Amino acid sequence: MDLPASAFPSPVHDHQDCVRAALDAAEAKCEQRGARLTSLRRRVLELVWTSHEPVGAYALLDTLKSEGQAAAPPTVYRALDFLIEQGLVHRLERLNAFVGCPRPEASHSAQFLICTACGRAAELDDPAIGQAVRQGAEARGFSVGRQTIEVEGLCADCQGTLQKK
Amino acid sequence: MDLPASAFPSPVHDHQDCVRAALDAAEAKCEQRGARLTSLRRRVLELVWTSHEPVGAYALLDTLKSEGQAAAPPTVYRALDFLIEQGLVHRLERLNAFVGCPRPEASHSAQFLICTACGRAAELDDPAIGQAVRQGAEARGFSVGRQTIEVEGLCADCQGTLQKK
DNA sequence: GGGGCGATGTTATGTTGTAACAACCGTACT
DNA sequence: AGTACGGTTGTTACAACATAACATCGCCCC
Ligand SMILES: [Zn+2]
Ligand SMILES: [Zn+2]
Ligand SMILES: [Zn+2]
Ligand SMILES: [Zn+2]
Repeated sequence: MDLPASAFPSPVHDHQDCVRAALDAAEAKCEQRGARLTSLRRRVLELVWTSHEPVGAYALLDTLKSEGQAAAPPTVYRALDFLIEQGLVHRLERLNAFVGCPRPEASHSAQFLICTACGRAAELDDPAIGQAVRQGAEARGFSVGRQTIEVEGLCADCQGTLQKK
Repeated sequence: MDLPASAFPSPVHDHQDCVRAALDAAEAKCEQRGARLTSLRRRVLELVWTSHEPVGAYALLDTLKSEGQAAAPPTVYRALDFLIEQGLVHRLERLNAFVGCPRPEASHSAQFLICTACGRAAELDDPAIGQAVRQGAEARGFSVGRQTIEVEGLCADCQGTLQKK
């Protein structure tokens, strides 16, 4: 049996690949769905992918403004709404922040691991978890819709770092 | 084998019992922990228990003010912080709202069912869910801390109501 | 060219949460 | 009694997050 890889990317991975892959996948998915990935929306998606740390709407806004883009809160929130609608971005409720979806192809009820040390968030797409939730809820007569699952803790890299101290 | 009861109280239950039980349990737990359940904190807890619908901090604030209590946002947030600290109240991240804990005796990583029809939230304390999350996360090298699990859907009562239409 | 429509710009405002400091209040020690 | 202390509450100001409402733009179609 294989150990699942860490949900977090290596600290030294080629992040430009992440960004390229995300933008390519976004283009493809929008094309397929007949949605318009305008240059503003594309740019916001790219900014969300600046790192694997969830980013707040106003941080995106500041960046856009610093680039000379005319921007106000609705500018950013509308772009984010679109990206979330298309499944390209997820919102982290605990953080009021947004993170790019690494697997926008497949629709999923995302679960997130949030490292309190490095601030990164990783998506955990574990059917067993969704299943356990569904089972527990339905056993009590509750009809399950959207699930919000966000787990704080320490990623493998940060555990190592802290141990060495 | 028994079917677990619905996590939601019956629409016709004696809610005053809920409130009394919650306040009694709070007194006991604070006593035991050496924490001071002041009259303000007690009143805020009682207000949180006004119904099984999560309530926003500013709604609590308005009520306090309408009762002649000197109150500003910190008044409410400090009381809520205390109550959460003592495990008497939980915060629902998706709603930015607060709900009383029905079982403050036992510490637990709470999971919530939120009915989008009636607005009520119920606590689901299913060890299998926490276990599944822990397992999925740890298999990927993530050390689990606090879990946030909030499930939107329809409670049994509201499913019935909607079907009859 | 004009009408329709989705995207974006703009202004204003609503909602949620916190920082910082002052005042108060019980308790314990003198 | 006086007084020093720590925890609670009052008060003011502000920060952070989000949306309503309406104007404008640009494109496609007729
Ligand atoms: Zn990356
Ligand atoms: Zn980390
Ligand atoms: Zn009740
Ligand atoms: Zn319901």
